[in-house]
Amino acid sequence: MFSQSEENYLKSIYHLSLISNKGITTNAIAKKLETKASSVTDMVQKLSEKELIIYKKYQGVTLTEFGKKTAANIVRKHRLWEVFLVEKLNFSWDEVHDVAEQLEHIKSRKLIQELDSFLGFPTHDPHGDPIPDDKGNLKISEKSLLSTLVKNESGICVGVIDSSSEFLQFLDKKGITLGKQITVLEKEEFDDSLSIMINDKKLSISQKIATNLFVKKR
Amino acid sequence: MFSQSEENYLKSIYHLSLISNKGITTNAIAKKLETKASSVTDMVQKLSEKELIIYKKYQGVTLTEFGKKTAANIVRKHRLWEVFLVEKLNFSWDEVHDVAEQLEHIKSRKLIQELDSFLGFPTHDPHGDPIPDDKGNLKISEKSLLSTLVKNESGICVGVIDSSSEFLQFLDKKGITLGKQITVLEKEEFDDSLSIMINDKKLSISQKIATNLFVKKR
DNA sequence: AATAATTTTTAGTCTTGACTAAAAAATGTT
DNA sequence: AACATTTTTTAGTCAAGACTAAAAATTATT
Repeated sequence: MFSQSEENYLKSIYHLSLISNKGITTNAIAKKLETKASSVTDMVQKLSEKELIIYKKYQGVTLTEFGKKTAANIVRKHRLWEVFLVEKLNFSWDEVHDVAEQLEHIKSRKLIQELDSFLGFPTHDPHGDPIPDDKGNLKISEKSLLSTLVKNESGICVGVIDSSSEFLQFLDKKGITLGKQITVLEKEEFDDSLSIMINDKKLSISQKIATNLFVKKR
Repeated sequence: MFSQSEENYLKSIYHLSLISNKGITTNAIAKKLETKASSVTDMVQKLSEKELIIYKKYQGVTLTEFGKKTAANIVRKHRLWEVFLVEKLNFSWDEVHDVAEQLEHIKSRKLIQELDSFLGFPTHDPHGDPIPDDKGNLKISEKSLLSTLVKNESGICVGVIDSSSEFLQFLDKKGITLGKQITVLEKEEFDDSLSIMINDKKLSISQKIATNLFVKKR
């Protein structure tokens, strides 16, 4: 078994390697975990000894198959707990992160299997992110940033990049939730803002919002 | 907020003080936590600084009001999670302890309030132990050890002292579960064993079992 | 290619929570 | 009351995981 610290490092490396597919640098990990590069070096040596990652000095790290599976399992737990909090305990999608961050470290195989079943084997968490299966496989669905749609194109809102409560509450206020259809009415050149149609209403959306919201084109 | 270690010490002191109501000795805590007396001394000084307990060298410790409330809250979380595991996730009463031991340290006021409500505000955990309310109050019900009943006396099974999975599985095998009525048919002098009636069957019960099972007399 | 800037690692320190061995206090026994 | 035993505390270590400051390696710039 791994410590909470080790698990947190592992999870960060996993998330980073989903975006970059190159070696993950010490600095990138330090930034993600809000810690110092020197602390990362220490931990990375430890994870390497435990065969979770491959580490060569000054070269960054990559996950081993074992590390990948272990990390996916932590992510799986995190996202299942998020579903539980929203579906069963009346949490809203902007409140779940910190608690799931704690719950993901609970160690019990049976607990997760039963939770999964209790929740009806959900495939996505409340932010639209896919839940890895118990083998650690994660299906990547074809989704596009809202900002990539052209005029008159439509999509179903399926996820976010930024899942801070500020952003999510903002979306709530605007009536933007997962599953809603969005149609791009207009794209402004000078500030990359959008005019969209959602809930039968016209809405103006800044570039920042449009680059943090995923839609599934249709 | 307190560390997991601090919380575990606090909980042990709380449990010990429910039985003894004298000062809790360093050694008693060490035994309960399966650690060394010297480690206990260290921690006890820390808890004292944080005003959770009153500690005078060589005199043992007692909980402050603040400590009592804090400890009761941890116990509350532990027992609510146990109910959740049994009622919602198909755990049996002998499987819940280790997982609840982890879950009790999750920090979120909302989580526990919502969990309590989701479970229908249960008053007892799967072993029959009462769940403290959110103020830290614990109602003590009049329950008696099965071994204290006299011939022909009856009681409803309401709890256990030993909640090890060995003991609980033994009870399951014998068909002894919470809520069942037990009538003492015979008491053997020479080994303090009992002959009881349960589920319309006669059963022979050793002294060890009879001193670990609570009933409510009727 | 040489120097400057950045990134990464090393070396040394700190805190938490545990440990062992020894000293001190409390308790039990004659 | 004096000695023996047990309990508790103190002093000194250790490992995990973080940090700072300085050194080493890499990358960028002229």
